[in-house]
Amino acid sequence: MRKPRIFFLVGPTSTGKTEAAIYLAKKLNAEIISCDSMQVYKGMDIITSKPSITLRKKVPHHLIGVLSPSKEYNVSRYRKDALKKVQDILKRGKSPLFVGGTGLYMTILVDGIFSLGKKSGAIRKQLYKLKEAYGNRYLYKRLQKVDPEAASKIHPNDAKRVIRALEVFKSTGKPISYLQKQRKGFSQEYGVKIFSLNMPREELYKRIGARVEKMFARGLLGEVKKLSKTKLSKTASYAIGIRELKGYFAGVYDLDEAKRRIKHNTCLYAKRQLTWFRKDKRVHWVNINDRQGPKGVAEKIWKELC
RNA sequence: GCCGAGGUAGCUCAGUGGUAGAGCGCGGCCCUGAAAAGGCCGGCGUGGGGGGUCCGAUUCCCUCCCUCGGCA
Repeated sequence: MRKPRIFFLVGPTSTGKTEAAIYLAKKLNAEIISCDSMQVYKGMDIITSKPSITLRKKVPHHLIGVLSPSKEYNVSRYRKDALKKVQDILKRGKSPLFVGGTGLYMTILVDGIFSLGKKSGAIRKQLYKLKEAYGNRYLYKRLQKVDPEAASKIHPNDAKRVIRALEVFKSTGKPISYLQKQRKGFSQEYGVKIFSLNMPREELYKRIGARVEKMFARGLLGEVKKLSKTKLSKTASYAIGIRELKGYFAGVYDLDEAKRRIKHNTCLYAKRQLTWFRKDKRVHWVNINDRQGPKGVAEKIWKELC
């Protein structure tokens, strides 16, 4: 029997995934599951360029705007949520189509993640305190002792990862490098097809600039103002635009500067996304240009599938 | 026109008689419970043009061009 198929439409921000996904979903008889760490949040519509209600009526979308921005979110929670959606969709006799730009979320689905069991928040907090007191090197040396394999892959300055590795060791008694080998993901039980959109860098950056302008025209300022009145979770507050506009609201710089920063940081983000997808050799690249439109993009992908 | 300051990386600028750096930008990469986050690496150059001194000039001298400020 043929394995059920699961599709991914990924790529850097502003390449037009959202629109192309609608046409592709129809051809594939699919439902769309967001693969985006920020679109899960309610009230962050303009800032994350969520698909419009109109688009969402054409094809069922999942995991968009389902969580309060005051709540933390992470890969593990995402995976649980997504797995459930996959089961539901397959039961309905349809295919799951993941759409979004969060590379880690995609990888976690395809390759799996290990489970930590109990919560380790307290341990993590303690490790951060140690970092403040003794510095990165101190923690790194500790990691070298308990998990040399992980240490060899992590740069001493990458405190976040050093701490995570130590945290995992402390709470499970096993090295993270060992646990990471125990993962199981989609690639074992499904036929996974990954497509990533791409275009010349210059054009991509131009489109990002245009998108940011559009976001402001749609009322980004009001949306962020409203958001900043509530207590945002750490995760939600990392959406590009929050930090940059904060400086403007505080009078540190003017609106043009805030806009410039949003554009710039989005371009840097797009570059990092490309690096992530490039290293995954399972990705099929779909080079697009401004002329072909979302329908053309969907058809191009469809042809590759036949 | 005269006086002064200056022309070095995409930008802002350092420095040196032995063919050049820094920050930002740009590019590449890493990443497995914050990922729109976090971290690492790379100088990417007709030193304004021409001439001279010198073994050797980006550095010293002459000249021309350009920019900025002041005086006219």
